[in-house]
Amino acid sequence: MDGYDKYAHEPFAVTVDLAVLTLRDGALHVLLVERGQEPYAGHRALPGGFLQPDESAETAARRELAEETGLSDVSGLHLEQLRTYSEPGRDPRMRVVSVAFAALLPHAPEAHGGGDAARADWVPYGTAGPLAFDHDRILTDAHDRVGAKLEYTCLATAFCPPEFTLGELQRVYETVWGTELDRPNFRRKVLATPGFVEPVPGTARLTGGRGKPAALYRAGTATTLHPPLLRPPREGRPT
Amino acid sequence: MDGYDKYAHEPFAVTVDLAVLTLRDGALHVLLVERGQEPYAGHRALPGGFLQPDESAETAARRELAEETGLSDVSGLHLEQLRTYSEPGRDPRMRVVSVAFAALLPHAPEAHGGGDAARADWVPYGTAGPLAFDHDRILTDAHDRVGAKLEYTCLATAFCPPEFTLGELQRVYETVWGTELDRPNFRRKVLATPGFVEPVPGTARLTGGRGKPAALYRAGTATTLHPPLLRPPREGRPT
DNA sequence: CCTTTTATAGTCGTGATGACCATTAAAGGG
DNA sequence: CCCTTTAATGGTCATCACGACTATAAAAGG
Repeated sequence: MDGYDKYAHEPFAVTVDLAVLTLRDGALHVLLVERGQEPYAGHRALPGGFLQPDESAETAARRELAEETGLSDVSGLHLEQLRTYSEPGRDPRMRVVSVAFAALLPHAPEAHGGGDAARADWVPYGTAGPLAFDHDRILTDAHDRVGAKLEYTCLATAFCPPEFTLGELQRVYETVWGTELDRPNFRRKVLATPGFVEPVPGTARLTGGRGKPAALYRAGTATTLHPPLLRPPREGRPT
Repeated sequence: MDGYDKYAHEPFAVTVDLAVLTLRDGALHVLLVERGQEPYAGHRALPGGFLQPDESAETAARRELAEETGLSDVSGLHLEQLRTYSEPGRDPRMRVVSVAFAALLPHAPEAHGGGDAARADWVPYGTAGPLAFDHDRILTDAHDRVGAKLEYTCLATAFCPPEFTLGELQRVYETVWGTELDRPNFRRKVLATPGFVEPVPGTARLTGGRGKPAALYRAGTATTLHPPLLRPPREGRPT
């Protein structure tokens, strides 16, 4: 920024794009809108919009999140800046620099038309088909980032309601990572990490039907996991 | 970006800011320029500049890196996008959205006036005094990010010349983390991680003066560390 | 009452790691 | 030339984390 006073500068349009992720029926879903106009008419796209003059990217992202999900209170939701996409040709109409965010929702409010006219839908991750612009890339980056942060942070609780069972927490890991985890070992690890979860005393809940009722937990105060909860290394890759 | 066709949008100036880090004399240094004009005249700032119309942020960052360091070939250097800073008041003159990068240099070319008139200097990390704009925050974020990535990636070799000793590699960790590591344990860990480093056969070098000559290694093909090389947990923080 | 399902408890062996100690190979000083 | 200093390298040992696995408890459903 030292060059301010010497360089001529071009104006850019600045947008935010959101990869809003949640778990529905044990599968990872992403919130997508359908484009009505060219370019990419008929294609799905990540929700987003232009930065307003008095907004930071984070503020704009949270505003868009509220508009697209219809939730009245998005202040507690985890919103994380991914990176900024600025390739010159990424929007055929004009030069657009887009700050991408990942948002994590504990439960899935029904999809609906947000503040925008475009309809928003929950789409299972991976079945979205080709998205508009470079949104496939952004969505992949979001998934990679979330998967990685599950390893060394307490981010998984952001997918859970305020009170949750360890089984639900485990399903977050399994769904995002696409792997199965050993249940006793997962319990041991989570409970041995101070501040990851704290028990809600004397409570139990039926998970849905059969089985022994599970104890309820709340998210703890810790933010990082030491040591991390590593996902099982893939076959064929060196350990 | 679905709102393109409905929202009026404000143009923004887009810049890149660089936290260029290297090791000099066993201490972490950062490349800073001195501002000659208001605002923040006389303060140091991170090097950077405006995005050109045909550039991505990465391209602009690498161009700025070459200009400020004077290096003829910056193509092999590690350049990593940190995040984008977009608070409305971060530049008093106008609305500027800045994409920040961290760059890692193996050796420190002498500081000099780059393509810009502003002089560039290597300044020990932590002694920079208050920087212009929100550059203190950016620099802190860069340090945090690099420190974290040392744990689970092979990023440390980006601070090293093409051939290096394990002692040099260890000093990267110690310098960035500000901790001391046990030398035999560090060796064991690095050598036990496939693809982290590979030996340069039959070579040895004197580290500078006394002591047994150390074997030389090159960076391997691996990019991630499984399991990670965790920094010792700080006292007072839960493990 | 028995099976199914899920939660919870515990065991055991292996591997990674932290804390050490020992040895080797160089430089420097008397 | 010997001795000290310095740094690299090689190794031990106890502890801990973790994967694999078995067992028990508490619910629903037939």
